[in-house]
Amino acid sequence: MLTPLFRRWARRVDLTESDRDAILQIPATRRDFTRDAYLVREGEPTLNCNLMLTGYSYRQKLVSDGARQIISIHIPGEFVDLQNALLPVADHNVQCLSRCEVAVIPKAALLEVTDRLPNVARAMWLDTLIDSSVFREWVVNVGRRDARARIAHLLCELVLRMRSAGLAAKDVCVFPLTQEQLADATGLTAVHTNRTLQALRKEGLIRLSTSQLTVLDWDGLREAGDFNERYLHHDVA
Amino acid sequence: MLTPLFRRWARRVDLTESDRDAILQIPATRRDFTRDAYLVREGEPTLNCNLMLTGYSYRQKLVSDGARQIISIHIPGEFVDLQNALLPVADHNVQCLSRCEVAVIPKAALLEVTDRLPNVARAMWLDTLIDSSVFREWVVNVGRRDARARIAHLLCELVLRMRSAGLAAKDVCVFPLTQEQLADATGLTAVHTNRTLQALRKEGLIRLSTSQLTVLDWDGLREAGDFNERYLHHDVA
DNA sequence: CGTTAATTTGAGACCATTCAATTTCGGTGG
DNA sequence: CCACCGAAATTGAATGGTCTCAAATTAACG
Repeated sequence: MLTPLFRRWARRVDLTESDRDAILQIPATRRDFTRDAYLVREGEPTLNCNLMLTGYSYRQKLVSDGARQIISIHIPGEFVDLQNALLPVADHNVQCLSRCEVAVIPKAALLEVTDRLPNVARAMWLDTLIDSSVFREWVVNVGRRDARARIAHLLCELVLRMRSAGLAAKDVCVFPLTQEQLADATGLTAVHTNRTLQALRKEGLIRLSTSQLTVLDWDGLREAGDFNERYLHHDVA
Repeated sequence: MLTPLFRRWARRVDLTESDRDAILQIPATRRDFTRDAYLVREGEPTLNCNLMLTGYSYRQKLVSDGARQIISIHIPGEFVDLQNALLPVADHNVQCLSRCEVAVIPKAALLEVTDRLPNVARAMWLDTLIDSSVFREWVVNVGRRDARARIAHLLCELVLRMRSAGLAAKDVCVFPLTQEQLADATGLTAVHTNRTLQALRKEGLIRLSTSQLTVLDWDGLREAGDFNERYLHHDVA
């Protein structure tokens, strides 16, 4: 079940035979979740870390008036809460975008490996550092870009990450978000998100139906989204 | 020079005598920087990590129209770029808010310690994980709160972090940002930031002059900022 | 094929922006 | 110690991007 995880980490960090064996022997339980199910709840003690096997999920926090901000989207092969290996209490929620298969791993098992194998520790650390870089870019996205750029930027990010994970062709990928969720990820309303998407379609930059996104004009979309993929650190990956 | 760093990490993670010795022997060069000086430039290869000794700094990114988004504020005792120990290219800028003294540490020296001492590796990882949690909260702040709440939230965060670092009394602290910088940190304009600050003052929540912030009504400010300090993970620290 | 979720449309209101112009503040040199 | 200077803070008025609130249409699913 953890072979993809090993391959992912091995691309980033030099891992030995014993690193590989240790990773593959980490105890993991496969679990299924339905759409909207919670993988992690804010405020609860952290016992496990969750690795996406199939399906999509997102991190979110709620504010006092009930509004929701989505903080990141997660695709198969990614941990959604590796930080909880060290943080004792969850500081945000994680929910499924679709039906999901998840590998649930006791945090103690992860930490035990990091104590023995510094290369594996480094791989885990790097994983969370790249997460962190994406959060920073999202601060910029919702803080200093207008609606059109925010959405274009998020679309660029999703397609590139899917492609890099081998889940998408050059310019077509699954699009797992509703417009309301896209709005919550970009700090907009669903209504304005809808209008902005229509504009992007009319400009000929994208084709987008409920579950499929096609990028028709990469240069145009990158330009619209002020997109620079450096923050994804795919060269490290 | 690194004694405060050891103490900081020792509060979070169990460190042995040899951990302590190793930390204190990490080679570090003290350097002075003037206001506005760059500690890190986006796109440049990362050679060192920078630990704030005195003074304040901030991380920022620029968007295509020249607007700036501040991503975090850093106070004495904090690393401003520990993630660059593993990331080969900087994905954002770091600039000084004031005159600063900085301990510049070669990343190779940090990584060498993590390979030998898993507890120290864990302390560094945790440091970046708490950074990460703050970034997530900032996504929420600029994405889903109005101007009044954004500013109140940032003020709460700053005072609590200063206090936790022993740099502030109960409700007074140095306020190192200009209104323009505060605007760039909250995704607002300087003009609207100014008006919102006046409202917070008129409500009797804060007193704020150029370089000093006083919280007059903690409950009121927390409420205004929808502030919950869980994301700071000070219980871990 | 019915039912609910998701998307789309319209119109009016509002929060925040823009663009200047003015006042205050902090630091510096005479 | 005070006059000066540039930076920072403040004010006003008009504009505009995004929101709000419905209501209508379309798509998804059992």
